[in-house]
Amino acid sequence: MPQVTPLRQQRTNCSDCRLATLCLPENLDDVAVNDLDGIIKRPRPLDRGAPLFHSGGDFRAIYAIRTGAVKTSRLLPNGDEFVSGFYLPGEVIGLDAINYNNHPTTAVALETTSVCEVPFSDLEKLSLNRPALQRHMMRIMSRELATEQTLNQVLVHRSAEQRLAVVLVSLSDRFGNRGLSPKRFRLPMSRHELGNYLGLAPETMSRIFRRLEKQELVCTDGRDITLLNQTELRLLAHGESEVPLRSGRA
Amino acid sequence: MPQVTPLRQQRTNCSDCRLATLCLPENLDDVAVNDLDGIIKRPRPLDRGAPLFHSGGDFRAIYAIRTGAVKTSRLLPNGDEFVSGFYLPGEVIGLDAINYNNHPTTAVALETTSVCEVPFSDLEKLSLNRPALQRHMMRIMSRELATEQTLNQVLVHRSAEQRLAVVLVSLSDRFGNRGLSPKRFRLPMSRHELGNYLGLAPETMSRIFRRLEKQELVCTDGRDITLLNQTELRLLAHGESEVPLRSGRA
DNA sequence: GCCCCTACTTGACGATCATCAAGTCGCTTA
DNA sequence: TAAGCGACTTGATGATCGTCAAGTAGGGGC
Repeated sequence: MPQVTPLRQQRTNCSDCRLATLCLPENLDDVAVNDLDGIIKRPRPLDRGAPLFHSGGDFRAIYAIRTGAVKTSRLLPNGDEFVSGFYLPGEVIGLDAINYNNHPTTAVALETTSVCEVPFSDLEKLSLNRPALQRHMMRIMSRELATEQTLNQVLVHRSAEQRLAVVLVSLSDRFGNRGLSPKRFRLPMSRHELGNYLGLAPETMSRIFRRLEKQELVCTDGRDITLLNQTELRLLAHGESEVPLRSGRA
Repeated sequence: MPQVTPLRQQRTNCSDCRLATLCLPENLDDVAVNDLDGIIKRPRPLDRGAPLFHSGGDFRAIYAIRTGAVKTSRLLPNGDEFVSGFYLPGEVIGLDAINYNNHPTTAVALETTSVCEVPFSDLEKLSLNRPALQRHMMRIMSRELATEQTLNQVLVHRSAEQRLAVVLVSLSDRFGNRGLSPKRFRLPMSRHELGNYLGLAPETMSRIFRRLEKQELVCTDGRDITLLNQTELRLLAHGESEVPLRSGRA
């Protein structure tokens, strides 16, 4: 049930939040929602480029994006950066830090971004007596895991063109689920960051974008993207178009 | 505290299992271990090639490997197979099925394999009153998530040689943690399967193996592997050797 | 012991994509 | 408005790795 309140309006609690269906469990009763609401902090918005947490930093909380966008990345000793993910409103980050009690990645706001901070120890206590909440945590993590595995296979087995198609479709779906247009959207990240995420050089990104334009699948204006032929783009992304896979026989 | 009982001896309960430190939480009291033991089923061993569960099949339980080895893979409509993981004793599979209530992957025994089957609904009930168990589940999933992300980056940003080095080091560590030799071990999977997992053609696998042999890093005899220079192999795997990364500047 | 089938190996060739180099565009700052 | 800087584009070139083809070796069944 999406509500009509505009995205930018400040949320003060979970029960009003239009993103609740994305980040809250379905069967959570009002009392539980209030309890959850009680432990959540809502820090002031982060500016573009501001870090949410640093690689190696202590794990204290997980974060749900409310507005904006976040990228996570690992920094190698030699200075190379590896972008590991992009996160949109309603998505949760920091789950990969639970085991070792510190963050494997650095999270940085790609634009002005507000988040809900959920202290993990509080969340653990709260979920002890609440099956719905415990189950929800497991589900979120399970879904992340499956997504990550799928991504792995996409990146390893598919061509540059198909990789790009996959992220474009993914972003389209995610924007669509958030009540925004699945056909026209603005990329929150640079070509460089997107390429890094996909394991492609920025030059290749540029060429692939234009190749997709020539096929009349998408239309680009800088970071503004219009999907012209979603059906065909999805076929390409799922490796079912006439274009062969990168290692189809493998 | 590893015990001296041989691996092949049938385990009848968790408290005796030498793998307990791998798949059980640290702080679980004896009563809880007994409760857990009570819900676990121990089906008769799977033959090589036998499926543990099928892609698309209902999710009922997660599985801890006791002996043997398992590979998970996805099957595309066109018949292509994508290997997503290899699992050794003490490792848990099926966690990626929690969210959608069915298995995204097919799991198949690579050799004679025995598992502990943990019905998930029972596990959920049990963990409700047991913080240690609930936390343990989260940790396992969190670790999986972090591992999967790291793997992603390895596969996307590194050369064939480095990819192979990464799995060899990973297997070495995992065998080592299980009380086996980290220097000499037998691969449970074929070159074809390993290559598929790494996104490399079998022919490339063959060539890379011999390149590593020429560098005197490893020595191979079919599936039998000996690591001759672990230090250098690890440097190669972590991208810190003199060999440049595949997209180092990205 | 022999055969066959599969796994693996080896070589030749070509496609994809990274790299290097030199641009253009657009946005910010003065 | 102009300057300057970073993001993006475009082209040329080459390395890596996939593909095709033809082999060899090893293991299970008879």
